Amino acid sequence: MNYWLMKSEPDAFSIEDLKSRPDQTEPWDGVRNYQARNFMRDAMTVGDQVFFYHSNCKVPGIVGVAEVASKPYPDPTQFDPDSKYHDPKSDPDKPRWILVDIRYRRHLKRVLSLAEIKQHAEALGDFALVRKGNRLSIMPVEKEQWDYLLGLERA
DNA sequence: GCCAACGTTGGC
DNA sequence: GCCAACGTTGGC
Repeated sequence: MNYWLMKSEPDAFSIEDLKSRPDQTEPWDGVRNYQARNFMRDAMTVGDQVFFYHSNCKVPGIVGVAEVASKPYPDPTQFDPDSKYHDPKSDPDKPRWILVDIRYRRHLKRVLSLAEIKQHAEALGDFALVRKGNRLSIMPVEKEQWDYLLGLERA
């Protein structure tokens, strides 16, 4: 069992959007960063737990929990000329972009804001989210970090 | 809206 | 392979 944090801009796709989907599940399409892709392609397994993070919004932070709901498979938007994620350089026989499905689990009782998380940077240790200049949209979370952050929910 | 940080592109 | 230019992310 692995743990992850995945960012989404709520204006584009929020945790409420995920919750209201059929099966409360959605393909995590549009990832166009190799490091983030590699996490999905090489390290995610069905049942892995995911912090759903709202970025680029009024109060950026962790808003809920989701889980990995599929094995990795090619992101169909890369072959769709009408998609903003279309990648003409991706070969259908050797797809460049890979995704997994994500399923809603629950909202946190309260938002764990980035500002609050930063106050716990020392206890969290090396955590990509609070590293300077972090722009990674998918990042691993250690079990200790996961438990610590969930502990904050009740603080 | 600003801008720092970072990734990608493409000329050489 | 280097690196300047450019585009994007995302906090503030």
